[in-house]
Amino acid sequence: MTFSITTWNINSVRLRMPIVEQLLKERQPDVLCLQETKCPNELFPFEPFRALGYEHIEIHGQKGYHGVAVISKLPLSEGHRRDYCSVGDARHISVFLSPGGKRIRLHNFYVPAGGDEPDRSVNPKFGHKLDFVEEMRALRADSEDGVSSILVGDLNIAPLEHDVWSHKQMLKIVSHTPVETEGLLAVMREGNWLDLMRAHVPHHEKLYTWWSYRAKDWAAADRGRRLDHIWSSPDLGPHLKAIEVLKEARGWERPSDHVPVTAVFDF
DNA sequence: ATGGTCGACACTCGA
Repeated sequence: MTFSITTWNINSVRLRMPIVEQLLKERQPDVLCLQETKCPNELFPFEPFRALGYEHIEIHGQKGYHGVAVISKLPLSEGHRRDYCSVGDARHISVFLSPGGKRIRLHNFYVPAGGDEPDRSVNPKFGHKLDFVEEMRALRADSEDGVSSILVGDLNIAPLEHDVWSHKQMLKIVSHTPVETEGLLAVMREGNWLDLMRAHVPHHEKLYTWWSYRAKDWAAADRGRRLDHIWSSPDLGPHLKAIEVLKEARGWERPSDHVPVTAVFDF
């Protein structure tokens, strides 16, 4: 069977329901993982998802900020939420699912952006981001026998040289500083995670998932960053059939500044 | 070199 999973930082799920429905109708991923839903749990728009055949939904939201959700055509079980850094933010949710009989633990993350100043002594938000990534190091892709893992989300770090429009000009910009990129690569290495987007797209090719709202013309400037990621345990690598970054979604009506990223597997 | 744009919620914060 084919199994597809999409991750998208939606920057307010309620405001953006029209384009979320557009994505689901056009692409029909089996699972959609959202970040920055900015929606309290009691106000989450369950009905439009159910109407499109997405009957299995696990959410972790809060008022005003952050928030993550897993929306699925396939049954979900064993939902967990971890409060990274113990600050009460809704930035992680994990579920279990079995596409085609394959047992998979799925993690959906929204890593803190980290503010503007890349120095934890003057910017506590940057320290929080580093602490969050440090805590992610404990997460192993192959911790349980017979269970594969997928990790998706807005990790707010562009780890590789060609994950940003200008490596040199970005070295002191939060999201591409060495302490962040090395930290994220350590999470990947120590947890035995495979970067599926880069398994599919050569490292020398530019690859972005986010374009700032502040650019006059985001497409002409094309100063993007790869902040959104799909990782898996190594055993799923040979099953990966495609990666799609839906760049056109950045030009949709009232867009998010992030675009959907989809991985397609054959199990 | 600097300021530029969003969204939530209630005027400022986080991104």
